[in-house]
This record gives sequence, structure tokens and C-alpha cells, in this order.
Amino acid sequence: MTEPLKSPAPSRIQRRNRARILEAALDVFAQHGYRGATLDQIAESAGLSKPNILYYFAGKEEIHVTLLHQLMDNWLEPLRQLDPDGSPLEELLTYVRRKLEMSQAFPRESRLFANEILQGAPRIAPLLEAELKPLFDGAAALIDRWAGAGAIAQVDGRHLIFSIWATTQHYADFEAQIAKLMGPDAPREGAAEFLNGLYTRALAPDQS
Amino acid sequence: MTEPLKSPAPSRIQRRNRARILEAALDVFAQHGYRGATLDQIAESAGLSKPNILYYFAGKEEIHVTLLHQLMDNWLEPLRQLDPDGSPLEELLTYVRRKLEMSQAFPRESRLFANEILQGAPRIAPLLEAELKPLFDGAAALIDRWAGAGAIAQVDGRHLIFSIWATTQHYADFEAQIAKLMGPDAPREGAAEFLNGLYTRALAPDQS
Amino acid sequence: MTEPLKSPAPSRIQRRNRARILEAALDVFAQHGYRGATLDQIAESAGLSKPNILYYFAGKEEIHVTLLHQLMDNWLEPLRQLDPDGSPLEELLTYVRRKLEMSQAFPRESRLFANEILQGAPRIAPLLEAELKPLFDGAAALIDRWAGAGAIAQVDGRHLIFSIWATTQHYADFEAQIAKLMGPDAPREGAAEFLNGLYTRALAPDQS
Amino acid sequence: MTEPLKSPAPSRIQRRNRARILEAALDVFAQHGYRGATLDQIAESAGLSKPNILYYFAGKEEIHVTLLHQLMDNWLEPLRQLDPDGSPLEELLTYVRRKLEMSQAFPRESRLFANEILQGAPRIAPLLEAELKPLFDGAAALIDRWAGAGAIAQVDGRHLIFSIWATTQHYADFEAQIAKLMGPDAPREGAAEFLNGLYTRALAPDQS
DNA sequence: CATGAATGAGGTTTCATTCAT
DNA sequence: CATGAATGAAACCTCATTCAT
Repeated sequence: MTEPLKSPAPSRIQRRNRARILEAALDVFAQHGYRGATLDQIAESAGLSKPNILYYFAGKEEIHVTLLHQLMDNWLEPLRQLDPDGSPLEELLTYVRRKLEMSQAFPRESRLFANEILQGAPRIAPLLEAELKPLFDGAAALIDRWAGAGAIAQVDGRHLIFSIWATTQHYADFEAQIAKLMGPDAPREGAAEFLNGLYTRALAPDQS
Repeated sequence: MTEPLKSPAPSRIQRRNRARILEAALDVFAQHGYRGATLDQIAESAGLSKPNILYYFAGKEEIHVTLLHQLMDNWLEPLRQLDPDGSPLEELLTYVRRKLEMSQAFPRESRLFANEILQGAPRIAPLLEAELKPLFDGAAALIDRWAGAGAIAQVDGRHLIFSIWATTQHYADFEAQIAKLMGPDAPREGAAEFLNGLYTRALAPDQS
Repeated sequence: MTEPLKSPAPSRIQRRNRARILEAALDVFAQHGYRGATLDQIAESAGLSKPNILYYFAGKEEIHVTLLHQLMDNWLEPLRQLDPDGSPLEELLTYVRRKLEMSQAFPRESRLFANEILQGAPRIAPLLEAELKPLFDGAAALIDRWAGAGAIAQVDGRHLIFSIWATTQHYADFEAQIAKLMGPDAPREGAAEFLNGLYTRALAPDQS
Repeated sequence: MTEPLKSPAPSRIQRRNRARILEAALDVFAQHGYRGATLDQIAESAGLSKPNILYYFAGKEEIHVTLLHQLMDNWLEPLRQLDPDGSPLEELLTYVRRKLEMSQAFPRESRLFANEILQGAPRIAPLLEAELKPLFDGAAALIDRWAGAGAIAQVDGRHLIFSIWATTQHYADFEAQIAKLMGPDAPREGAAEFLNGLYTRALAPDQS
């Protein structure tokens, strides 16, 4: 995250090459998983030699961890924007929409994350605890307050968040399956509409 | 020399050992992914020697494919039981419940499947086409008919199925994350209640 | 040293191959040092494939440590045979002779040991403490008693032992230099005679 | 372009940097051996960049050879000072004392040399032949003459020199072992006294 | 005079698979 | 039916050295 003390500001070449490597690694890790990915693939995809990759990163794991850290930051942005003072239903529907947009804009990031969690989060567990959990707890409590006040239907905030994550990321993570079932280039716009309808009805406050 | 043409009926030992291997492999593949799993791990977990594993299966890939085939069969069972003549809302809520139960009863199978799809379904694509797609198309069409008839809310059947898969399997596939956020042994019963409520409201036919 | 509990008695092939590997490794380590030696060299010299080497030993370091352990045992034998009840002068001269014979019979072992000590004994330090030190302390005390009783000249036992080690092992460890200075195949018998004379005079009790 | 023919007089910076590099390399080579040492370690220890190291020396080997040449010069100094016209016994005891002082003052040099010889003197053999051998032959002949004349005990000059080298350098080369056996900071002064006594008695002319 | 960037050769080790019994 | 023994391919990584400025 923060630059080590001694290192001088990275040169333009350094920034460009680090970016290239991370871009290539994202591709490879997202497709093959951590163990399935090889430095050879990353090097070839980045257009650099393998030892040169290791000139920029200490090893395979450091590349992976760097990606996960970067990802986590972006990943949490929509959650941070939940506004306690906004209209509850609108806020949540906006959250669903943003999350879906992110999954569609960054499917590789989503799959990278899914891969890591599937394997027990061996390299990202501390980050989950330190960064994700506080945000999650806050958001769940906010939703619970909204539900308690009758502004939305009676739902458990934590499970609601899980369901939003699941339904939106599904379009990135299970893309291979969806392509087989809906045709490879079927526009996935139906997803936004569907999820909007689903949560609109599911969250509408009780009519009593 | 005078071997029977196809394959002799497997002995009891053979059946037991094949079962042991598959059981062990499920463990290992689900935890480490296909590439991350090693025959050594599988052999140790199965209590057999590595060459003996290869006596029963031609190679690592065959074990994996065998697992995927077995899995697919069970996996589709709930979908097959959707009854066109049943009460639409009840049928769908039952499907959600069964799917969630399966995820909780067979989390390793769910993760094995997720792993495979995440990596582009390289080994399971034909099965998806041959077995899953017909069922999926049928179920989606059924739901669309129900929606068209006003028996449930206006939803796109295909996306509804996706959302059910996503929300139920999430509890198995993202277990590591959920454990971090909810505590390691938090009972996940809230899930069934939440999903039941969610889909009950979301699928209720319009009140017009 | 002692067999791990589970391992079955090693087969004849296993014993033969382990012996081959250790023999080859002794050659290579003694000549090039730990870091300078490569598994390739050891494998070629042993007539086995590189992975097969690693089938018998967990890694390069384990081979090295195994050699050091074996060596230490033989190395200490002459010291153990110092007889407190023997004639002091004869005992010490016999020790010198035996030590020299060992250096001439096992020059590779001597060089392997010297290499390890030169580099700070990183892998053998515990053994020095546990096995060598008690023997050393005992022998030094014995010599000090002999000197105190006037049976030999007034010498510090510890330094006497060091000098014996140094002078005898020198013929193995600095063989390359000696060959250059004395001719490659000069019989080194002069050494035994010289050292016998040296210590005979140096240790003769004072004539007072 | 218009470079002077041979080499311009080295600037002050050049001399300082060459010295720094050699000082750092001595440290690293003495501790890890030739193969175990890396340019990175030397560069870091010298406070220079790796390419800069190679600006001053053509490669790793040249640094090593330069060190060996420097060392050899100092190393032989005590031998050169053996005075044929001095008192034989005193001359030899003085040689022992000087050699021991050098070992204690320059233990890294001693270990560097030992390392090189242990590995068969691949890089220093010509030097041994050209510089060491004549001196050695001369000194051995001198000692033999002294012995023949009855001025000292009957010893073989060549083996006597070996024994002096061995016993004095031992305190530098086997320091790790000695530290384990005598305690890490035990003053090693006993060594001088011991060796003086040893050679005094061993070299005293026969009383006949 | 100095160095950030790059790389080819080679190091140890892992692993799926085959051999031979 | 089972397994000790063996191996080729390829993985990650190190390191002396060169390039280009």
C-alpha cells in the first residue's frame, strides 16, 4: 500500500512495467487460479522476460497479493457509498446497480477474488478482517436499522448483503456457464433489469 | 489373455477403493483447485499408494472428470423436480430450499463445480451443453409461462434461475469469507429464512 | 541417526542407492563446498537421475547433513580411545598416529568438515556442542592431569589437542598446496615420522 | 575516444572504491566461499551498485584473484624474514610468533586462502608455484642445514614449516569450532604461549 | 563515474506418470 | 491387486553479466 521508506519514486519505466505485469497477472491468475498460473505465462503475456518479472516483484506470491490489495480497494467502493441519510430503498437499489456494473466492468477481478475465497482465503484473510469486516458490519447494521424502522421489508442485513454480492458477482464468476446457457454474446442487460425488479419487490416495505 | 471383452464386474475391493479415491479427491480438488491438487495429497488422503491410484484411474484428469460427472447428476436433481403442474410459487420456493440444502450438505461439490466454471469450464463444457442446458431451457420456459399467466411476478426465468443458483451456492463457495464476517461457527440457518422471505416477496404476483 | 518409527527396513536397493549418493556427494561437497556443489554433479557421479536423488533424500541440505553426521562419528573414534590408564606419552603419540592415518585414509571427509567449519559451522554447530564438546573437555582434562602429575611436559590440554588436529588434518585439507610444494606423488610418509618426533620431544616430561 | 594507451592514473575516488570493493569482497568470500558469495552481497556490503562493481573489476573471479594476490604478498612476509644468519631456534620461534599474530590479525585472509586451497587451488595454483615454492624451498633447505649442523633438533624442514602453518592458521580457519569448544570470547592468548613452549621443546638441539 | 533495467544460464525442487516386480 | 523405484518436464527462483543511458 504505502511505499517503503527508502525506495525512490518509481521511474516512468518502472510504473509502466509494474502495470504491465499486474495487468498480465490479472489475466492469468483469474483464468487459472494461483497454483495454475505460471510465471512463464505472466511473462509472455506481459512481454517481459521471466527474470525481469522478478526484478519488479519478489515472487509469484507478491504479485498475487498486490493484485488482491488493489482489488479490495476498488471492490469496497460501492459499499462505502451507501448513504445512511439517503432513501433506503433507492440506496440499496443503487448499490445493486453499482455492484453489477463493477462485475461487468471488472470480471477478471471478480474471478480473482472468487478463486482466492474458494481456496480458503489463504492470502487475503487478514485483509478481509481488517478492511472488509468493519465496512460489512456497518452496512449490515444500517440495513437492520432501516428494516427496524419499517423503511424497507424485514430482512437480515447481513444476508441481504450476501445475496447482493452473490447475484451480481455471479455474472462474472460463472460467465462460462452463462455463456453456454444463454449463448456466447447474448447481451447481459437483462441482468440489471431483473435484479432491479427482484430487489424492488423484495425490499418494498410491508403494506400494513 | 482370455480377458472378457469389456470389463469384468468390479470386485468389492475395487469398488471400495474407487470410492475412497473419489472421496479423497473431492476433498483435495475442492480445497486446492485442479492445478493446485496433487496426486500425492489424494493418495495420502485415500490411504493408497500413488501408483495404485493410477491403477484405478488413468490420470489426474480422469479422476476430476469422474467427480464432475457424478456431481452434475446430483446437482440437477432439484431442477428436475420442478413440477409444471404444482403451485408456481410453492414450487419455486421449494426449489430454493432444496438447492440451499444441497449447498449446505455438499459444500465440497459446490466448490469443485465453482472452481471448474471459474476456469472456463474446460473439462465440463460438453456436459453443460448436453445435460444442463436442456433442463435449464425447460425450467426457464416454465417459469416464463408462469409469469406470463400472472401466477408469479413478471420475471425473466433464466435470470431467476441464475439468482437462485448464486444465492444458494454462495453459502458453500464463499464460506471462507462468510466465516470471517459472521464468525466461524455461526449457524447459517438465517440463510434459509432470509432466502425464503426474499423470494416470497419477489415472486408474489402483482396485486393489480 | 535412528530410524524414524514408521519407515520399514530399507531394502537392499535403497541401501545401495543411498550409499552411492552419499559417496558421490562426499566427492562433490569436499571439492566444491556446500554452495559450490550441485545436484547435477552428484546425480551424474552417482549414476542416478536428479529426481531419483530427491527420492532418497529430501534435498541438498539433507544429504549434506547426513554426511556430516556420519563423519562426526568416525572422526571422534580416535579421541574416544585415549586410555586414562595407559602410558601418557604413548597414548598421545598413538592418538597422533591414528589421527594422521584417518586424515590420509579419509581426506574427503576431512575437507568436508573443514569446509563446514570455515563457513561458520552453520549446519553442524549443534553436533559440535552435543557430541564433540564433552569428549573434548574430557580429553583436555585428562591431558591436564597428566601434565600436572609430571607424566608429560607442562602443556595446556586444549591447545595440545588443537595442535594435533591442525597438524594431522593439514595433510588432507591443504593437500593441493602440499602437492604443489612437494611434488604430486611424493610419499607423505615423512609426515608420520616428523609428527612422531615433534610430539615425542615436545611432550617429554621435564628433566628436573 | 582519445583514451591514453594503458590506463590513466586512478583517481582518488577510483582507489577508494576499489579498496571498498576488495574489503567487502574479503568479508563475503571468507564467510561463504567463492561459489557461495554473490555479487549482490559484495555490492551491498561495499555500498555500491552491482554494475558499478563490474566497472572496477571485470567479474567475480577477478575480484577473487585480486584478493588472493594481495593476500599472498602479506602472507609470505614472515617467511622472507627468516634470517639465515640469526640464531636458528630464535629465528624459528619468532617465525611461529609472527605467523600466529598474522592469523589473529587477518583471520579473513587466512580463511579465504584456506577455502581456495581446500577446493584444489584452482585459481591460485600458478601463484603457489611462482611465489610460494621458491621461498618454501629456500626456507626448508635453511632449516635442514640448521638441523644438519645440530643447531636444532633433527627435523625435516618441509614438514616443520607445514606444522607451523597448520598450528597457527588453525586458530583463524577453525575459529567457529574453537569458539564452540572454548567459549565465544575466550582470550586466545594461551595459543601463543602454548606454541612457543611446543616448538621450544621440539626444536631444542639434542643433548648428546 | 554511476546505475536502473534486462536477461540467459543454471540452481533446487515438484509432480504426473511409467517401470518392474 | 499393489507398490517401491525411477524419471522427464516444468515449476519457481538466483545470479553473473550486459545494455543503455
